[in-house]
Amino acid sequence: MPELPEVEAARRTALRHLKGRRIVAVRCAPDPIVLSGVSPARIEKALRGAFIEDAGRFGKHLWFELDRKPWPVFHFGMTGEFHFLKAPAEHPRFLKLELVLDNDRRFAFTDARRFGRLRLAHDPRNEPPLRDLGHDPLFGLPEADDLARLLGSRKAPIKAVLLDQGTFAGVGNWIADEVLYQAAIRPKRKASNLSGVEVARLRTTLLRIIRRAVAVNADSDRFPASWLFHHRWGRVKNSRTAAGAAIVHDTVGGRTTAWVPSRQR
DNA sequence: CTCAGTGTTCAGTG
DNA sequence: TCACTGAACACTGA
Repeated sequence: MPELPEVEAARRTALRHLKGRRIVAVRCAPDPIVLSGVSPARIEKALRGAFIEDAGRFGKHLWFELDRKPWPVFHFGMTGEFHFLKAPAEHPRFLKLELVLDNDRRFAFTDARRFGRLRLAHDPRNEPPLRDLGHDPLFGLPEADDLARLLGSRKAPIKAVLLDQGTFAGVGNWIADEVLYQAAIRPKRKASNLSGVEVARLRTTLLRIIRRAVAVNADSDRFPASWLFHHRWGRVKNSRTAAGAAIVHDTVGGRTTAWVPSRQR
């Protein structure tokens, strides 16, 4: 559930189910990894009885805005998920947090692989780790010449810079590959070596992909058929794009990278 | 049994 | 001090 569009979709769904509701009961798993530095008791105390007024997001982080502080801040890691339960008997696996609402519905946050995090914050956007994030493309990017200046000082591969949350908050592995594919840029190119034209293309492509993915609520079945997304998974040998171009899998920026040499020269 | 994996952090290096 | 790299983290599912 993890990159910007998926997290934004989770925020919108959470708002639909939770906005205006009061939390009448809280159950919190004693997981010292996902609950980094916060005791279940503190989370339960913070949430029980509070009204959920709004939900915010920046990058891959998501928080609920209550009628009192502190607020819960979620990060989905690799496998974090929100669930909105109806049947009282439903007990999802890997449960980290469960809220019972004043309409008898329940909300759950689960995380199988435990790379997700649940924190408490008084001002999420202005304290770590959110404070240290770079540009969230859904809130806008610097103009092309400013972005070119920003990238001009980065000697890492452009794929690694796209994944750097301190530069582009919310971009993850599939989005980075999709952007470089559509902008026709080789993932291993040094960021500082990109031309002004290439940076401008990267910028508009990133904005377009993020907006489109968010517009379809991160439902990948509704991503355009031309996207690399549909063919990039699994390090499958001899995989090809919809147009028949060969897809290659490499490691760039420490991550599996799918790219199309015939297009990204 | 082995290994990849929609992510972040931290130690080591230059 | 900073940018960068690669390993580590934890666990499921193929």
